[in-house]
Amino acid sequence: MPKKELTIVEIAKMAGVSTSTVSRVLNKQDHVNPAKRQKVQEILDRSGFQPSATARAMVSKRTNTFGVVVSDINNPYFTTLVSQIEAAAKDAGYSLLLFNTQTAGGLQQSTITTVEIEAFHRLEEKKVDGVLILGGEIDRADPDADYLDALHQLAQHLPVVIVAQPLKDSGFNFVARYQKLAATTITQHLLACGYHDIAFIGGEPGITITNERLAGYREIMETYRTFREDRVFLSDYYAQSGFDSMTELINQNDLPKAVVAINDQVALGAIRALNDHGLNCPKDIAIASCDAFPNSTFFTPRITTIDHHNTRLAQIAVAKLLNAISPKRYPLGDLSIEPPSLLIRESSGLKGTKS
Amino acid sequence: MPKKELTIVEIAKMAGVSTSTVSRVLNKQDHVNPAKRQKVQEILDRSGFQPSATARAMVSKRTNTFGVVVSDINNPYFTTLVSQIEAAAKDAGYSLLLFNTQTAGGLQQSTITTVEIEAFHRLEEKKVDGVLILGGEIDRADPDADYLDALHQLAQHLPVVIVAQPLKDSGFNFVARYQKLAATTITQHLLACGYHDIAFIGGEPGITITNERLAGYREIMETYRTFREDRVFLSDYYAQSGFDSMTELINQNDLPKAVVAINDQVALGAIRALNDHGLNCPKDIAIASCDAFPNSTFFTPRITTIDHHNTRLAQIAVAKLLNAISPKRYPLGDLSIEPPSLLIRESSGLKGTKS
DNA sequence: TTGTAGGCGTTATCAC
DNA sequence: GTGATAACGCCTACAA
Repeated sequence: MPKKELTIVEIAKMAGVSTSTVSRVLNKQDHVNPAKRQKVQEILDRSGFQPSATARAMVSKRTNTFGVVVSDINNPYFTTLVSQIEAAAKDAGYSLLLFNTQTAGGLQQSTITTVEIEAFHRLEEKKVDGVLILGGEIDRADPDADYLDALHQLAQHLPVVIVAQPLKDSGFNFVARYQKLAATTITQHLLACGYHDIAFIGGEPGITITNERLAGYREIMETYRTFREDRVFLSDYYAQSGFDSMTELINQNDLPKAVVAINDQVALGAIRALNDHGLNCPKDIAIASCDAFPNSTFFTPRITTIDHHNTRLAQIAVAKLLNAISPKRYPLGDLSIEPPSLLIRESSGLKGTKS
Repeated sequence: MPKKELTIVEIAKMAGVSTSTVSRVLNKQDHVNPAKRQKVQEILDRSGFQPSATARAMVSKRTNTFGVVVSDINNPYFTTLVSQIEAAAKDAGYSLLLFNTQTAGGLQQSTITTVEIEAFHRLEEKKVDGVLILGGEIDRADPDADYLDALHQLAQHLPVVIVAQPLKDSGFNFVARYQKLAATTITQHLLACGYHDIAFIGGEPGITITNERLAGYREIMETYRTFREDRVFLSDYYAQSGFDSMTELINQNDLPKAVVAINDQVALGAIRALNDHGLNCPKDIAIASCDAFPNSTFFTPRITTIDHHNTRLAQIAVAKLLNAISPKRYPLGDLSIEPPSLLIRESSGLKGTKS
């Protein structure tokens, strides 16, 4: 039931002053008679007047809004990021315009890029002050050319920060995680636990994160034992895939002693598959994951995994964006992110561990 | 690296026509010479020009943007809603301005309302075309007065749809779920499985959802067995609480035969607590939940739960909002939502169930 | 078919 | 300290 909207002009009339005076009061500027200020303020409060951000944006060229393009907000990793970004942005006085492209779950390649490019267009016309990109086509080792063109154009018009593994020589502003280190850490942990035959499951082929984690696993296996191509089962990042991969492994009748899962969801699915076959994790086969998700500490068994300190990631991304918008107002502070931490829990079967 | 922005004026100059002609081409209007149209269109394409949504909003009074206020985007229930709402909104040509108040996790009451009221103010000044409210203070059986005032003011200025259990006589536009039915269904299921002594865990006191589900549980227990106050353990909606409540139950040395959990997360935590004490679900104690979350079909045991058909919920909410904005363009279609469906899985211990 | 002019709500720049 | 007035970029009469 939209009702008639107040404007600064009506307020001015009511108060018997000019619009400039109202504007001054609104923006807490000096040079206004205390008596008038109070009167205007009172009318402002009483009427619940909210100045039009649209009109303000017209003249100030700033919308106080960030655009966020996320590839799958249902993925807990991205949900956490969005949540933290929202908080950090709010602290700095910015709102979030959200675009969920949902391009992380097996869409056609052409559709993916179309949806994301479309989002870029919307962001340009909405005149946001900055853009944060969380995954999507940029996660591919070899992103679509049209996509890169669109992204370049976007970055040419406004500040863009990308939370993803850097794309070499692309010139964009990335905030990355230690993907390879996460994988080497978790693989070494399994080796240290005494397992020699270790498989790798999950992760979509062609995605940088997958490649880097797989490279970490491979490097460690090659260094200490042997890397076997047939011990790698790529798919994607969901529980169903973990379930499917593990089922496949089981049906092969040649079970490894341990498994590195790309993340906790995949690990969950894998453990489920084991249980369905009367096998126990960690007794029959140990599992550890490269990426901690919420609640995995309540799974049975609790999952040994890697904490990437993602909340810090979001803060850094916003800090970088703010700095790009206004370097003097937001000087670049410490942008370092802690290396990933190993969380030893139950699924890797290390004796004597509890919780 | 913001670059100089094009405007309709520059385009007009380049094309040697007037701004109105460019505007006509931009909006695919008639009455423009085909030759000129093509020329303008070409320049438009070549330059990648995006008309300022801000300027358009100034004159059209429409922003093509919905505001979404969500109390905890990390809660999978809300994440799903936001995701579906985004998709439906996008289909209708709307973007989403997201406000995550994060008021679902033990904040101070005063802070909660402040944050949400603040969000309402931002939405008014941003001049969104409509607002969707997902939980928060409105979920309380007795919401804060200031909050209700602010909400009324908001609803007076623009269309508002609230996804939550209706607040009696509040006059707002609600989209609700069958909360009580969900609880009676799941409780009856446990009774039907042969359990007589059934406890209820999870849910924050004073929240309508909690009250309704608890009422459903209570009604069934009173009808078929006995309702015992000391079998109810309220807390909140997270896994940790399920863990804590079940631990408390176990320490009481008077275990019930089955437990109704407020949702799958709480059930997960409860099952974890059982396992930590060498108890098995469903053998030693059965558990069923009132609200399905993603992945709970991969837990061990798979959780017997209720599917509320939440994706439909989001569609209805957006449909209602669109209708409120433009009744003729978006006539109200079928707004019915399927009653909750019982998903019988493993945790309730019904013999012969698989998957 | 086309162009000119006015206005959307606010801020900024001036004089006063 | 205060109030006209000109933008901001676009759309929409209205005129031509």
